[in-house]
Amino acid sequence: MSPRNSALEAGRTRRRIVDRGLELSSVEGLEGLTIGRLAADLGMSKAGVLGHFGTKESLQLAVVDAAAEQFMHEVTQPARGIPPGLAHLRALCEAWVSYLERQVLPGGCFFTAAAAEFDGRTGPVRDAIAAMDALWLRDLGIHIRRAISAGDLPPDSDGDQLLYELAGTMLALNHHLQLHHDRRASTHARRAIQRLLTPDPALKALR
Amino acid sequence: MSPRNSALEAGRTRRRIVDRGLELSSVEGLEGLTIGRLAADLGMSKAGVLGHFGTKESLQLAVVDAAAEQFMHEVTQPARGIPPGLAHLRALCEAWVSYLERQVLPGGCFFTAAAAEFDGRTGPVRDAIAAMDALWLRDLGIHIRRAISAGDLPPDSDGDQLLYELAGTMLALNHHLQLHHDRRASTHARRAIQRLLTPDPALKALR
DNA sequence: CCTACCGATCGGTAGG
DNA sequence: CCTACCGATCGGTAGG
Repeated sequence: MSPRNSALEAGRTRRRIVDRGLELSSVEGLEGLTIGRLAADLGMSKAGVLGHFGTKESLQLAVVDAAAEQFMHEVTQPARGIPPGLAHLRALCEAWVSYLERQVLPGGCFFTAAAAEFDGRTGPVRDAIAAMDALWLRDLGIHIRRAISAGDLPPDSDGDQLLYELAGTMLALNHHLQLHHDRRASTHARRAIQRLLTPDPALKALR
Repeated sequence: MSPRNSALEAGRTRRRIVDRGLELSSVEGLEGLTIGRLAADLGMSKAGVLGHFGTKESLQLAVVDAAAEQFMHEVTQPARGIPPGLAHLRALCEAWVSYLERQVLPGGCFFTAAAAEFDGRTGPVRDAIAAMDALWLRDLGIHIRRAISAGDLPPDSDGDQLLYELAGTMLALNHHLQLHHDRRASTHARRAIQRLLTPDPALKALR
């Protein structure tokens, strides 16, 4: 069972390694994740783990990919059916809050942690993290502009400003949940989102 | 000059170690900071560095203290002369933005990075980071409530909510500056603060 | 504050 | 996917 696995078995083992690596690195960091501990945790040898990736950096890149996949599945999937505009944007934000609230990963948001860990470095891992973060922000920005042009938000709204403040809301949620175990944080996050994503009532009256 | 220093010289060396350790750890992380690299960077031996602290954990705690001292000096000092209430609160926030904007530490905000790195761990270092963060939030909360009770902000303002959103604004500023080198971020931060710390004009008219 | 160590663990390789 | 290694570096100690 151990040596000479089929390609299918090897693929499954690779997934097990990456999935567990994602969980561990959300707690210990992506650099703090070591091949030895990951192998011990999975009941494998170090060489058995490393054989699937070649280098630690390649393993880290696989973990970043898996994190992006999980995040997209958890946050964009629940909003799939909802029509574009403000309703869709609200659904994305609610799924985002829920994702952090349910602590899908033991260490909270992988990208928040990885961004803080790698933002001062250079190389492919830092680039991959920054690219994924930028991709999600871009995606969110599209939904914001769609909500504005649909008339769901005031036409003079600053989309970039709104995007910035939504991102801050989620960073604060992760921070308060992980560092202070403050469960009121999700209430604060939902209130902030509610305020950011409610059309100005004064402008509404003008229509 | 190297061996047999006076107590005064030893104190100076200790400060040099901690100051450089603070700079390095803002980039490499507080765990990623190693005694060997710190020593090499300072032109000292590992034993020479470690002799001042005994253990790495003790060095880390000294760095956390130095970070708190620097933060307090940079952010609360500029607001010293300004009377309590909204003006003082605004001065604190502006100093906070400026502190991150000027990149006083090469890796950005030490506490944001350290919080993300240690929030999943246990022990004295994690506790010290959480305590310093909580102390600053408490301090900021006092100024917020003071501004509310002084009538500078609407009497029905939710102080905790305001505190949460100010914290998110700063976390987002650090994130965008460090990960995306996005210099528009400080404009977004100042706009968010401006909006959060402006008395509701509708309520103002009622007075 | 230095030299000279210590055992443990790091990422990675050879060979099966 | 395993055993058995490799050199480098980790935190830390002894002794001066």
